[in-house]
Amino acid sequence: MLIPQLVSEGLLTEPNSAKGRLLAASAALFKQKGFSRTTVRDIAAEVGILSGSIFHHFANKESILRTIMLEAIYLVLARMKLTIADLDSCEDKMRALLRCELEAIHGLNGIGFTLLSAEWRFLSDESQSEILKLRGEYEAFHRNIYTEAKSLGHINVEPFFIRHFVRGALIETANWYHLHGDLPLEGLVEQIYLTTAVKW
Amino acid sequence: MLIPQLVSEGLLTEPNSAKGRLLAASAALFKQKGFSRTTVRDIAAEVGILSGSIFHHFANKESILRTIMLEAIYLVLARMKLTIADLDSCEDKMRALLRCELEAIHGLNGIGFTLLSAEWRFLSDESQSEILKLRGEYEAFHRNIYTEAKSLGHINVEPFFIRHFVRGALIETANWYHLHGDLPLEGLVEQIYLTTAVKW
DNA sequence: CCAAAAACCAAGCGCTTGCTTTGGTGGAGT
DNA sequence: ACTCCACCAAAGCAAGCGCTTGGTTTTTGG
Repeated sequence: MLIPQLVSEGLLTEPNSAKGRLLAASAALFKQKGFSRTTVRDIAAEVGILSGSIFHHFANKESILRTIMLEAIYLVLARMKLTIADLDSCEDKMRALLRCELEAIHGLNGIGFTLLSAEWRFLSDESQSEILKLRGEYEAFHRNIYTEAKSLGHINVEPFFIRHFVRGALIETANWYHLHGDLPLEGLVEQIYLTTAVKW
Repeated sequence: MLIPQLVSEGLLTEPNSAKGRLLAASAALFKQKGFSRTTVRDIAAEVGILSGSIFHHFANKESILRTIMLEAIYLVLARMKLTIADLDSCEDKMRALLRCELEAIHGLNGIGFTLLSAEWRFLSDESQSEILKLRGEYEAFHRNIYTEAKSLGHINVEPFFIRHFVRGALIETANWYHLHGDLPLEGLVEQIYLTTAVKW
């Protein structure tokens, strides 16, 4: 599996440890009520400890959010590279990346990824720039595929714009698309693929 | 002008009144720091009064946000209808609506519209459903244009999906596109128009 | 088996929050 | 001249916040 490997590399927290459970519970609450409306007492109650005990694991409340976000990017980055590794055609890669990002947005790798765009502003300046760097790597990965697609004639709008538009469209799906609904994930991938990346 | 008319209809607060200045200052702070990190003392200081005086104009802090959002929708709805009124071709209408929404997103009609998506969750359930109703009217307006475009053969993806994708793409521009930068607003409109609504 | 380390508890401090209360002022209407 | 009312300053309340502290329990590894 991918997760145990990332844990052993020190990028992810062991999910079954006390700290890991704290992260999972916090992420769930942050998604449900937002960071600022979630109190450390809420988090503690969710895992069955007292609020003060949280600060044995984290320096402060913000560093919980920071850790959740960092690990979410580590995971999605690793998953992206793994998915693409054994694909040759550019079209397949584009679809795979669309699917990969949609899975992350809809919580199939944990709920941390959703928080990245929603609770961004609650991080300190230092944490923000720390994550910004990883996000740059993530975005470059996507943009590179579109650059390749453009050179092959699969799209004819600048990769810069395509990527920005696609990212917005995908993020917005969190507000209207439901897994387990009528439309399977593959169908959603195909719809946005047709809309943005078809040669004409 | 449009705004004085809406004021006289009771939909908008007179911008130069004490209440109007309070709304503008609050909106600016909410956008800058977010709703939950903005205190009533911050707002009061911004307009030069004490925090207690705010509650002569508003029942509570949430109703400030609620009013900002309601008036933002009233304004953008009125502007949309006005813009489209004297257009005939469907393509022109699509471009006009794209431009209209982008202008709202980038604060050309005040900053209330931006808050609609970002600070949504801080409203009470009643306020949320109140705004949801207006938002339905707003979305129907956009979707109708795409339905017309589909029947005319300008697009061949379902209006339902197109509208969702476009909305996401437009909202996301708030995080990367800058007015007064290299790309004029018309150019941005054209890029997304080409990406989403071109017959092939 | 036992000491070290990790995890947690009980209590509460210092501060900020949204909101209230009270007591007043100035200006418009009659 | 009088009333009324929109408006505001000052002070403060009750509640809740993140976080600290000192000490206890639980887990772990040699």
